[in-house]
Amino acid sequence: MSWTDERVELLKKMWGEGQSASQIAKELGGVTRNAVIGKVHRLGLSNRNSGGSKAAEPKEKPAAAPASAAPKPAAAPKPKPQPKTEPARPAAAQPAAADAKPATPARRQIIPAGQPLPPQPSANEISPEALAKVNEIEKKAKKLSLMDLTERTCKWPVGDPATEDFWFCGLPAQQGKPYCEAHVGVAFQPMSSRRDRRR
DNA sequence: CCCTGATTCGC
DNA sequence: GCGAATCAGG
Repeated sequence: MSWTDERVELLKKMWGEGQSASQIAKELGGVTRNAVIGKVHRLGLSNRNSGGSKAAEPKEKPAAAPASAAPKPAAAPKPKPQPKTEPARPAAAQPAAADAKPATPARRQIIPAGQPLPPQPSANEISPEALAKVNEIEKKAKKLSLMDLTERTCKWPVGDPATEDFWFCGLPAQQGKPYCEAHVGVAFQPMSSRRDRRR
């Protein structure tokens, strides 16, 4: 693959939107994230610093400024196109897994668990497609216990927390999300039920 | 371990 | 110019 005008254009656009290099690479296809990053640099749009001193030494990062200047120009404001979705309540309240360390300093509401919620999420308006997917992957679920959960495991609860017939999905979770792809599909519903499936 | 971008350097 | 390998972080 070569960098055609169109591809470069898409690259610029996505990069401008704050998309990650790997995402861009995936979208473009035929290139790795390294290629994307390399191109980004060659295009000179890696990071727009206003005129100033550039990093002189390639081996040292700029020393910390005197207790007042923050070397973070804040590139992307955070244009997350995340649709306003209400996380569908799974079987139980948020397990709020063992957060040994604040890996993700995101605003996470801690819901005091322990309420006897309905064992099964009302399968109301969730796309049948997603549900079927979930049913399938739940067969393959790792059935992890609370303690086995990590930042990268799907934390979707299955079964009744009050019984032994309870576990967490445990499949590889989407980056930045608490659930695996299938469960993300039922947990986060698009504003409008869309049927198009891509990728 | 997963990911991110940054840099180098042979091609 | 290109991008894999590598580096440096989160």
